[in-house]
Amino acid sequence: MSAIIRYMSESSGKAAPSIRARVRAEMVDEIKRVARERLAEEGAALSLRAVARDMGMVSSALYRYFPSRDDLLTTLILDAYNSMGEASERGDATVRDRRDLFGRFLATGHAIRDWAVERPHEYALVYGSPVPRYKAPTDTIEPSTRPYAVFAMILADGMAAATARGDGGSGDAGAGAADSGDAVAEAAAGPAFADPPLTDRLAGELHQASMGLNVGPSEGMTGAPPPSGDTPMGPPPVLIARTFAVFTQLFGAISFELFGRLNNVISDRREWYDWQLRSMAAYLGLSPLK
Amino acid sequence: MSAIIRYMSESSGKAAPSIRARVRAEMVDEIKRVARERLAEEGAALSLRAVARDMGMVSSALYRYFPSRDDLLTTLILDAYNSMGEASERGDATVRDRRDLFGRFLATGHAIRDWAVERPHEYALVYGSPVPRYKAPTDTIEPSTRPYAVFAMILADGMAAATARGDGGSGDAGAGAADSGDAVAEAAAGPAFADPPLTDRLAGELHQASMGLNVGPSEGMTGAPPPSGDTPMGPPPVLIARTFAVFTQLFGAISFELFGRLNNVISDRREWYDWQLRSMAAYLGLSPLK
DNA sequence: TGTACATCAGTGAACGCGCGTTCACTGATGTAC
DNA sequence: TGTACATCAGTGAACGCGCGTTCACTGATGTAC
Repeated sequence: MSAIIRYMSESSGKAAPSIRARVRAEMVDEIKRVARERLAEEGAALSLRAVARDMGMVSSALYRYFPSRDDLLTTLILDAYNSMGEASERGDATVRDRRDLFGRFLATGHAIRDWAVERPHEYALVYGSPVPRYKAPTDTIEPSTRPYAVFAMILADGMAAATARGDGGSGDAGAGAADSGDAVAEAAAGPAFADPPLTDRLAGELHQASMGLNVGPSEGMTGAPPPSGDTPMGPPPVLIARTFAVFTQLFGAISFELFGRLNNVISDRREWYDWQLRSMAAYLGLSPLK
Repeated sequence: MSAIIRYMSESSGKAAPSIRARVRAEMVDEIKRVARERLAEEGAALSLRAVARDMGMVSSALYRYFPSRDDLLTTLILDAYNSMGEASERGDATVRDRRDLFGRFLATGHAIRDWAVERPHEYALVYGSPVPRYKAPTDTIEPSTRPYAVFAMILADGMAAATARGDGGSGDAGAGAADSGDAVAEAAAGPAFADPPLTDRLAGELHQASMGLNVGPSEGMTGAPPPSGDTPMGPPPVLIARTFAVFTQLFGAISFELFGRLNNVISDRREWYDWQLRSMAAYLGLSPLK
């Protein structure tokens, strides 16, 4: 993939894009569009020749645009991740009142499913069985985390709001919060629910992963200034664990639907997904604004 | 697939299996074994010729055993479902004290994951992206539900025990139970947790699906006789919904692990899965026997 | 118990197909002077 | 503004490959008498 980008920028040069470069870019888009259509027929066994055929070109012509079939596939994967990421971000952004964390969670969750339902084969490409013999380059990792980052941001905003209200909700609202019956801590850590104990190692890795999502509270969430300096503290481990469990559940639900496990079982898939989303929101301690 | 079975039973006749028939059956097993190995290399794009090559045979020889490549694939799928189903059942059966529903839930959950981790490509075959152009015959449906049936049985045993104790826990412990703060109803319906409302249609379909799993309480669970006649009542809709959400989460967790979403994130996958399982158990109102 | 015949497993050649990729080419489009 | 040259997109033939499936065949193994 990076090879293509280099190729393209070389040919377009540093000046304003020439006509040729613009036509070329359109051509690349068209190839990707047709290739995405082919995904429906062939899945990850996408064939260059079939794409060329659909475009009314000879197969060797595609090599002007992509150095190999695998490179085209990588591009599609990268695009899919970014497209899903953007859909998540747009979903979150539709909620006007940024303090409405419950609404944002729901909007983001539905945006991801809507995205997937509209392009099931792209979803399968990135969330289905790994393609045998295909090794995704490492630059697909970061785009793949964009949807998670949106959720992390929503929860970080929740933590920040709780802190601003003096709720606690950071450090001390740890694994014990759910057991303590402390309603105040619950507001940040979720409703009474007995979390299983987390090993230190697991808590550490989850913490590490949540840091990798690179989110602090978004701007303009609270009137209060951000807590001075001590950000490395982060949310309580159990909340991170719940969040990652929710990621699993959310994508599990989409995969169940798109991979056929609801066939002849549930007809209104959106409704069922919505129920699950709301259940996850409750699990995360999010509730509608009063 | 059914074609093969017919073929095989025809050739073996009605008398005691002849030597030829036994050798033939062993040959079929060997082909399937080798084919399962090939799955690792080629995924669902399994090639007959490759299987023959690995067996040191000529490709046309396989047609003595399987009428077509698709038929071999169907056999593998069917075997995978049954094998996973048996693993679930064996997992549940390892728990001596049948009243220990929490232990049975955990054992079954781990049995499914253990099965999948040992044969990731078989798991991908049935729980990964649908194979393009391949239509699974309808006789794969029933075997695919065996793991769900095990969980359903565990919960049915829980309902039966609650009923025998006079806990309620059937009919009236419906959607409102979690909100009511009634600790007795909670024992059957799970801990305090605000379930989202279920539409009638969804509740109906979920109920229908749970009936499809064909489980009543297993024998010898309670001293009390089964409730007279009125079995069609079944568990409260919200408990069914939670159960199906748990199915989604459980297989979602396995898919996340096997399809690479935990790479460079979590190293002790069993531990993380265990945490999630325990969390699901709590969600279903299951707790360790005191 | 021995012979004649039927059944069956496995072979090897062949079919028609689609695939990814390379290569020399032609003609159109852009760039430099 | 017009000409000479360089760049580039797309063609068409060819490469070597692997695939699923069919078919006539050859021996070996089983069955009936």
